[in-house]
Amino acid sequence: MPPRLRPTKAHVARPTIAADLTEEIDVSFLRSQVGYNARRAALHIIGVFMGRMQEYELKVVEFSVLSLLAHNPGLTSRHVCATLSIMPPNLVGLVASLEKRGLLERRPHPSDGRAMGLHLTPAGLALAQESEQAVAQLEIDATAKLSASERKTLIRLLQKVYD
Amino acid sequence: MPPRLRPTKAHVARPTIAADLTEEIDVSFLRSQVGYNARRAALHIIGVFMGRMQEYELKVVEFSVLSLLAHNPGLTSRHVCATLSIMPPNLVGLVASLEKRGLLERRPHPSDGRAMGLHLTPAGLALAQESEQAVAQLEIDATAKLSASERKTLIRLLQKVYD
DNA sequence: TATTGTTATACTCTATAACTATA
DNA sequence: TATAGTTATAGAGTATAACAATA
Repeated sequence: MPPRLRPTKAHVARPTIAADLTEEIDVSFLRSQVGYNARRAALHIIGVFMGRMQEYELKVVEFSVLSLLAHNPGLTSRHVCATLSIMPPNLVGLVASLEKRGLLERRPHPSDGRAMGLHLTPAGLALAQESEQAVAQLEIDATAKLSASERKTLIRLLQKVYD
Repeated sequence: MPPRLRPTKAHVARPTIAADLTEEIDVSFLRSQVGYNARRAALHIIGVFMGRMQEYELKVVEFSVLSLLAHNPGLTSRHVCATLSIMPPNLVGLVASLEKRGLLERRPHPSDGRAMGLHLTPAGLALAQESEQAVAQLEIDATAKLSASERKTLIRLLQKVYD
């Protein structure tokens, strides 16, 4: 082992406490857990998402609803809630907001008087398609350290966790 | 293709709208994105976490702080915030709560009068060790569909995303 | 002048209870 | 009796601005 330089005031720039000791902190236990890593990775990607999707004025869940309806016209609120694990009361305001923006319409369900079918307007469908393109690109960028093959493996393993 | 039974009221139990059509909904776009799957997987594991960790009265972030301090005694608030991506104002109440429970102590930093070193008490260290065991087991259970090898691969790929 | 820790506060997200109208 | 949608509200979780003490 080579002799270390003496850590005198002359040598080091007197780092403040938190200097770069961050890297020396032992996070090995947390990093050995799937939950911790999945949460960190999700928050990382969501951070990139929020930055780029401001252009479309879409938050994460709003985008999910829009994309889901683009591929499944006429879904009811209950379907959307069950598919995306949203609590019904929390979907109400979200749908109202999208409706107010002219992106979707609530039509009475043909055979069930209680239900409302959710349909994207032409503007909503256009936004869904545009924003899906943006999300696909943003995801590639936010996970740039992954090869296409690794990305595919990662998705498969994540689905195995929650499916 | 075999002839289908007529879907008359006599045959089917007249399912309500949302019956089990949930499985026929097209979620292929969302499921092809890393962010969507990482968020779903993280929420799944956190759900299991919250259920089982009630016994220790520890929430996700509280556990992370406790575990981090168990392995790194004397860390400052700033270190904890930087390591776990917590905003300093949000750590204050959390630390105060753990201190009030007798799990940690805030000691003046030896060389920096502004900082406080965070140290677990014996009770805090004991709880950290117990709860780490519980978390390790809960993680195995919450990701039971994964083999040990797959779990390892998943963690490696997730870290590649956010590191 | 910059940093640590703190207060106060606001904003977002999520969860619960209760109601209505329809089935 | 159960379900779809809604309202109102409460609780977490997270974010910003501003301040005092210290570096």
